[in-house]
Formats: sequence, structure tokens, C-alpha cells
Amino acid sequence: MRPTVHDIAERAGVSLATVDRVLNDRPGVRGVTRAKVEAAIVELGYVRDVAAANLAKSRVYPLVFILPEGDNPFMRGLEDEVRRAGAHSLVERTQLSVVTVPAFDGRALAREIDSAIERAVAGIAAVAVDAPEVLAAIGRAREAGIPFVTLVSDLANSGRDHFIGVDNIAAGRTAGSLMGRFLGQRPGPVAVLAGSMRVRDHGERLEGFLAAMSAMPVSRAILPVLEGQDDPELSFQLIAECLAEVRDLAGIYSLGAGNRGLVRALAAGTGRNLCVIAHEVTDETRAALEGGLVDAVLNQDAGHEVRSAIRVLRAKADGLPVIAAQERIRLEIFIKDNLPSEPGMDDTPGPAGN
Amino acid sequence: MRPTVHDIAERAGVSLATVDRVLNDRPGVRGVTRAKVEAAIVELGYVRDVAAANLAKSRVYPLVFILPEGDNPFMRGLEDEVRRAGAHSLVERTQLSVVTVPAFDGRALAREIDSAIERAVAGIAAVAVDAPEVLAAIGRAREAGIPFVTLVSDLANSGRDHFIGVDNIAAGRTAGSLMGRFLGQRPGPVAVLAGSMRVRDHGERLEGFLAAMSAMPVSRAILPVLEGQDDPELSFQLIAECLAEVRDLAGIYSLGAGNRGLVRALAAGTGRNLCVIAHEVTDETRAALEGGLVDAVLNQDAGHEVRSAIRVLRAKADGLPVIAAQERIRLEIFIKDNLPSEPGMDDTPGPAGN
DNA sequence: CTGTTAGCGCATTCAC
DNA sequence: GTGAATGCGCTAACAG
Repeated sequence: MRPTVHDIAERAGVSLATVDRVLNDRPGVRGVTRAKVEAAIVELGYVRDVAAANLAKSRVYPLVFILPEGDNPFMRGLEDEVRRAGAHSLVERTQLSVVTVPAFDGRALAREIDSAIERAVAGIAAVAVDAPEVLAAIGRAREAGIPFVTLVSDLANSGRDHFIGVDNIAAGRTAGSLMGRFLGQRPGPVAVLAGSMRVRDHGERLEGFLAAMSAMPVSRAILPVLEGQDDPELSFQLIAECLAEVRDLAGIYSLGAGNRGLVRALAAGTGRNLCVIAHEVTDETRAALEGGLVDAVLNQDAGHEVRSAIRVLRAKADGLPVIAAQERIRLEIFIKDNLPSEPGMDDTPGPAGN
Repeated sequence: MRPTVHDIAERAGVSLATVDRVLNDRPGVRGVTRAKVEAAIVELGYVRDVAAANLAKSRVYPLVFILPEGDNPFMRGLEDEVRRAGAHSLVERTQLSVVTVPAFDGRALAREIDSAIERAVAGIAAVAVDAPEVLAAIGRAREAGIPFVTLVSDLANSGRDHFIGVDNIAAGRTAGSLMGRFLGQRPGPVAVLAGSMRVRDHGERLEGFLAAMSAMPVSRAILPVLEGQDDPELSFQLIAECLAEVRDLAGIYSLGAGNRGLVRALAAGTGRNLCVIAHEVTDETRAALEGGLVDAVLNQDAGHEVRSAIRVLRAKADGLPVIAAQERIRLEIFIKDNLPSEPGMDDTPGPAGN
């Protein structure tokens, strides 16, 4: 049997309360006493039973996810995953909530962060916007001792505890590499559709894409980036225009969330046989992949990201270490043949273990 | 606050013990009483606190992984992952052990399964071999009420509780699709290196590969399958021979674990510019991918598989449902650009949350 | 500064 | 058939 607090209390010749004090390093213990207890802990190889601890604390963990509002399908998918995780969360003493803020609005995000701090939540996960207000708000969360993770888009210098998302430069490189191979010797320029270059992850993807394309044996022109603001209508117009003007277009890389407009334009421009690579599996991209309109979709698993965020926030809240290998979000490549079946319908209701 | 056993005892006008009896449906409760309690459970929306239950039971879960022995790097990787999970497992009241048996030996596997049943373990995970003895042994595990999951290679009609691994037909299709696209118009036949066609997953991968290749616009000859028994030396010879004889060879699909021999032969046959697709990220395939000897590697994440097996076995042991979406093992596609950094060095030691 | 005591939610002997 | 009492490993009042 594993050693318990009783064993270490006995071994150190102190009471349970004292053991508990040094375990949770709370004040009110003399240095000598503390040392004795710590020695006993090491000698017995004690590891705290987190389940029992949480039971005793009967602590609940209110966690808040702050996501951009609007009809960005990936973000709505993230939101769905949070709610789905919420269904299982009672068992894990975790209380999930979602709030949405206008996209790309640093001030609004900062306000929401402060509000969460006010409510004394146990952890915050947010899609970061690159703005000074946000940086400051994250700093305040840190000061309040509230764990903070960035989701999907990072803010590395903010002091956040963890970033949960993919390496976007590598994602861009992967897209470029696939595009180059799929096109082979075929001539013609490539277009890039982005949301906005003011968003960090979009910029990084472009950077990686350009690097990989220029490393290809066949050199190929990349047209000036089209910024569709992740808006379906604007994206549609930009792509439709491009298709009309550039008759020998060979491929399109859609690195943002403007896929609905992209797909509409592709469907209209019949028989062009382009190589198209997009990001995030959504209803639109899934259908386009299955229909042959899109050749590959790069994806980050929203469900994994949400569960990872929860695990990391809870670990930080409990002062536990994080299993890095488990929390690394992979960049998934999907083609028609390895597309997983529709999500959502495959979940089992009821309480669950983990 | 969530309702507890006390609440439902009070509501039903019975004692804790009685509530417990119906919760764990044990005998010794009158029909009427049982009905009252069950009504209260439903009305209050009671869900059992598994953590507290396990604490009270002070139950530990001895789980056993039965893996093929030998120098198959993927299997050794799986074993490493089990040990790694074992380091965190104390916290989760789980006791992991690994036993190895000769590869492809149904009788040896069956014997080991029986031994595990004998020891009354709480769950068994095994790489299935397609043999009647194994089928029978899995049946005995079921009768003994011991949860059983198949790992990597399934045995669907065995009555196992769950399969943890990828869809191998889809894996083969994906390989075929990528091979076709990467080759494009380039002429020449394609070779297939397998371990043994008597293994189910290898057969399924071949099936998918052939289907995808034949669906390609450019028709292409597939050479007779080379069976390397997953043996480095034999695989090397087969591939070296093939390279020597088939001067216009366009590609190789390695669907088994003979990659060490494959890579050696590729390295020797300089400047042949083949399209090579292999399975499982190991030291060899990683290096080959980085060095340009291999174009793509299809992978199943061993760490995820092990953790999934543990979660599923525990859930089954506790009679809890499984979160299907979380337990589905994805088929990962790796090219040079999205290869994750070396695993193993990125783990944090010490106790962990999950 | 340190120790005693009473739970957290559940399972399990024992009596009745 | 049913209930009361005790303990799992830990935390948190409250005393001393």
C-alpha cells in the first residue's frame, strides 16, 4: 500500500495537521518541524492522492473559455466541444462556461478576462488577440494566481501558463510542401486566401507556406495575399475574381476561416482542376474534400484542444505538473481517405471517467 | 451541490446501506424498497461520485498489456509508453504490467491471457493474433468478467469490449491515394513490402491500398507483395533485389514493420528517386523522412493508444460508458514538415493529473 | 506554532 | 431484509 499522511505523520512524529501544512505549504510551521516532515515525505516516497484531496476539499473548479463570437465555424466547433465536455464535467468537479467576445477586439477580450478574475474562477482559456490590453489583463490574471492558457492563437510573451494549439509555421510549411508535391511539374501560380494579416496565426502560416514553396524544385509564383476577413461573402468575391483573372491558376491555399466563400467560388468555377488546401475540418471543408473540390485539409482537433485546456488548467490549479506529450496538439493532415466520420453522433451520454 | 447517497436515502426513506445495495445491484432488497430507491435516484438525478467510490473501496486496478516480443520498433514503443503511463498511474489507482509473447503465436498469447485471468487482473489489453486459441481465451476472459481490449490489430468477432487502433483499410487507402498523387503522371510499377499476409492488419492495409491505386486516373502495375516477416535482413534482401530487377520502379509501400531493412536498401540504391510510404514513426522512419528517403509515414500514436486502453479498461471495470470521440485513434499522416519533435524528452516527471 | 476532531461521498462489515 | 457504524486519504475548522 502507498504511504498516507498518517504514515508520514507518525514517521515525523507530528500530527496530521502539521503534515497537511507542509504538504500545501501553508504558514505556521517551524523550520525544523518542516524539515522533519519533508524528510519523511521523501523517505517514504509519498505521493498525494489527488482524488481524496479533492473529495475532502469538495472543491469545484469553475473554468471559463473566452472565444471570439461570429460565424467562424471552427470557433463554433470549439464552443460545441466545451459544452460537450461540460456534460461530463460534473464528475470531474469542473464547471465549464463559455463567453464570447467580438473577434479581433482586444479591449473586449481584456474586459472579459477582468470579469473572470473578478468572479474568482479557477482558470481561464482564451483565444488570444495581439493587443496591449490583453497582455495587461493576462498579467492581472497571473497576479491573482489564476491559471491562464492561450487557445489556438498564442501570445508567447504574455506570461500565460501554457499554449494549446498547433505550430502555425509548421502548418504553413506542411501546406506548402503538399501543394508543391501535388502540383508536381504542372505550371501556374498559386493564390493565398487569408483572414487578416493582423492575426498572428495567419501570419505564421503564410510565412511557413512561402518558405516551403520556395524550397520546392519547381519555382512557382505566389500571388499577393487575398484578405477576406474570414467573411464568406468577401472571400467568395476575392476568389471568384481571382479565378476569372488568372486563367492558369494552379492552386489555392486558404489559411484562414473563409472556407465557405472559397468553396462557393470553387463550385461555381467548374472544371478548373486546381490544387486546393484549406484549414480546419468543418461541414464545408468536409463536404468539399469528399466532393473533390479541396485536396487536403489541415486540422487541429477542437475536442482535444478543449480537453487539453481543461486538464492543463486543473493541473495548474492543483499545482501539478503537465504531461507534455499528452498535451501537444498535433497538426493533422486530412485527405479524402482518412477523413474521420462525422463527429457529435458518436458520443455516449452520461457520466464518464475522463 | 450534487445529490449524494444521503439525499436519496432520505428521499426514499431508507438507510444508506439499502441505497448502496440497489446502486450496486446487490441482493437483499425487496422489490418495493428497490423501486422507491430507484425512483429517488431518478428524481434527484443522482450520479455516483466515482472518485469517492474508489476511495472507499480503496480498490486498485491491475491492468496487463500483452505485446509481441522481438525487435519490432513500434511494439517496443508501445511498451515504453506503458511504462511511461505506469509512472503516472499510482495516482490513478492503476497498476500496469507488461508481458511479452512470441509474435504471431496464438497459443502463447492464449496462455498468457489465461494466466492473467488466473491472477484476477482488472483488465487485459492485447495485440490480437488471428487464431482459434485466442478467440477461446478472450471468451474465457469475458466469462470471468474481465474487460478485454484489442490493441493495434483487432479480432472483431471475439467479443472483445473495444478495439483500440486505426482503421487499417482506410490506412491502406490513404497510402494509395498519397502514392498516386505524389507520383502523378510518372510511369513505373509500385512494390509492396509487408510483414506477413497472415496478420489481419497487414491484409487490410493491402486491400485499401490496392483499391485506392486502382481508383487513380493513371493506371499502374502493382508488383506481387514481398513478405519480409517484419525481419530487417529479409526485408533488406527483398527490397534490394526488387530495386536491382525493376529498373523503372516508381514507388514502394511498406505496410508492415520491416522499415529498418527497407531504409538500408534505399540508402544503398542511390539516386533512384522513388516515392516511398511507410507505417509508424520510429527512429528509422523519422530519420528516413528527414533525409528524404521516405516521402510520407502513416502513424498511430502509441502514447494515445496506451492511455486510451487504460481509460477504456477502467471505464469498463467501473461499468462506466466510454467517450467514443476521445478514444478514436486517428490515422496520422506525417511528411517532413509536420513531424513532431522527438518524443520522450518532453515529459514532466512526478505525479500527474491525468 | 501544533494537535484534535469532524467531515467529503461512498462501501462495507456487522448487528437488528 | 434493513440499518448503524466505521473507515478510505485528505482537508479544515477549532482548540490548545
